[in-house]
Amino acid sequence: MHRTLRSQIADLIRRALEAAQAAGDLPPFPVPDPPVERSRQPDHGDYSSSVCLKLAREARTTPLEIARRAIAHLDPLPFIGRVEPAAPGYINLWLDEGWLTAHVEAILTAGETFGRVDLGRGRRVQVEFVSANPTGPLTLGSARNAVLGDALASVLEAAGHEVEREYYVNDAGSQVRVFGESVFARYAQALGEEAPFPEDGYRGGYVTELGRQLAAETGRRYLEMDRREAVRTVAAWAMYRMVETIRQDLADLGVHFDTWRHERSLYEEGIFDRVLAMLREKGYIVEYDDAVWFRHPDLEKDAVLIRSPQVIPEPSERPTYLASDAAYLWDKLVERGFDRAIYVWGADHHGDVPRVKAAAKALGLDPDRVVLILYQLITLWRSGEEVRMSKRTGEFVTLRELLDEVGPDPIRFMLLSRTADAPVDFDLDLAVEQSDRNPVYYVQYAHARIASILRHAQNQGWGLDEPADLSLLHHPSEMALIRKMLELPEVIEQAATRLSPHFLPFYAQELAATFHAFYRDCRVVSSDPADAGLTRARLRLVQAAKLVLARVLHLMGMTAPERM
RNA sequence: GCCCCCGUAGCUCAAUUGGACAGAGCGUUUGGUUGCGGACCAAAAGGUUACAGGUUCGAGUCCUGUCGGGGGUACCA
Repeated sequence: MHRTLRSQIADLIRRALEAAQAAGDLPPFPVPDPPVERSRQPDHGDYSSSVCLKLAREARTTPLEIARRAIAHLDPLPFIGRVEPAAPGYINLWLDEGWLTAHVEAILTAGETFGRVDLGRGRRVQVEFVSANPTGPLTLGSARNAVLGDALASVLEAAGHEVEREYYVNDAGSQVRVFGESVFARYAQALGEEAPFPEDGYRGGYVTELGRQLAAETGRRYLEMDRREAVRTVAAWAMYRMVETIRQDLADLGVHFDTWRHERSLYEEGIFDRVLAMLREKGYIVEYDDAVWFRHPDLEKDAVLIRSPQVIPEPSERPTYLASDAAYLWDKLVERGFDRAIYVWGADHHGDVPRVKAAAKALGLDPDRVVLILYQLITLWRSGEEVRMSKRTGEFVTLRELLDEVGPDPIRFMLLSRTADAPVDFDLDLAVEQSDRNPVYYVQYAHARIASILRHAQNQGWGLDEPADLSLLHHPSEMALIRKMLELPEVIEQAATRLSPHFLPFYAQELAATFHAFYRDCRVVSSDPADAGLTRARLRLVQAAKLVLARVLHLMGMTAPERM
């Protein structure tokens, strides 16, 4: 666990600028944090900084001249090969080739921890995601949420955070009652009874199926008991079944949660009452129009409803969401002491962002500890037509269907390959057909291909752990592969700081492409005895490449197959 | 009406938060196997970054406006 080359180079350049000032080569001015980036072109070295371009005015000379003077004061570092100024004022740096080749062993030694960076310094972060209502199976939209949240959690772990994955089960809202009534109606109908179906009830086929199952398992018992009590019990039973289904669907997608936090438990543990009392005490709770409201200066337009007889007809039921969201926030940041609480929400919830932030402020918590990731929604296309989705009407494509048709790896890869900000057109026909052309197989193929090479080598009598003289590696394709592997820590750093896991699939494709090019140019297992040393070195190299490919695939929650 | 997101190659998407010549995959065209996996590789074509202004050494990226698509707009969560 260490700092990235990028940040070390940034320090190096800043010290050089300061040294140039101390020596009188540059006038005094505040030296900024130099931006350092991976060069896009090989001509520009491995890293470039544009810092001198910004300093011309203060330094009273041209950017190119600033770059020259800074380079003259650069400390030598073992990993830096050469450094050159470039018009109009860039500083370009090349990594030392001996240092690069030696690092192949460092990758192998690091193993599955390769790429870790200590960005988080052990801070505790909770990523709460999916959290779909347990009133129906997960849809494709939830799949995007799941994939995004899980990869984000993995990336944050790799970046030195202590991460907990959490699913919030909304088991106390009015929707639970509506869901219970819907299932109850289907249950009664399954037993041949007339039962009123709620006006805004859940009409999906799975509700009918739940009613049928309940009838088969319990007979007429619930028809004979108190109706309100029966609906409550049926709702709890149906919700339990849905949570189990959701848990299984997510597991099959490769997503596992550390904690399933139930809204009800916030009431049972008294957290809700304490938080509501705090809000009331601080004057954020007001009552008028026969209802209870949350009011905060940041929400200039109007107050947010907490409780109303219209939405909660039964006094025994709980207030609506903002109050419980505030309680949940308190639970996260205070009761359980997370440094940061990350929420992954569909963009259709963006209107709630200011409210949660306001709730944090009202509770005296730093709103920056609350981070909301919003992802744009998925538009689903099938046979050239848009598929409208709604749990209420029962028209939607479930994650389960998609898992059966496509499999978890392509789903994860496809949904991760986009920024959260971009809406997605998901073409079902293409997703199914695409199996051979999907980039996911391109990356996995590279991994399987290396596995095959290693099997071949062992059949030829080569040992994989033999010490090798890595300085024999010098071919441009070998060097390109090493350089690409060493980018992983920076990819993780970037994905973690920007909370954007979509960099992973792009990097994975680049790494695979770099390996395939190496494979074209460089024979690994040679039958010529004169090449034995080179074979040993390349066996180490491809083992490292296999490891890095597996590492990035695992960060994305995907498998790294030995054979395909 | 007001608020948020998006508009980049024929299609699906990137572009290191303002840096060098805007890049990948798919599709199209052409080429590549006498040894480790051809689910691969190489080359070509494809762009006024929706449009019009502005900010500065420098804009796909920032500011204003226009057009187009999606979402939200508070008693559903």
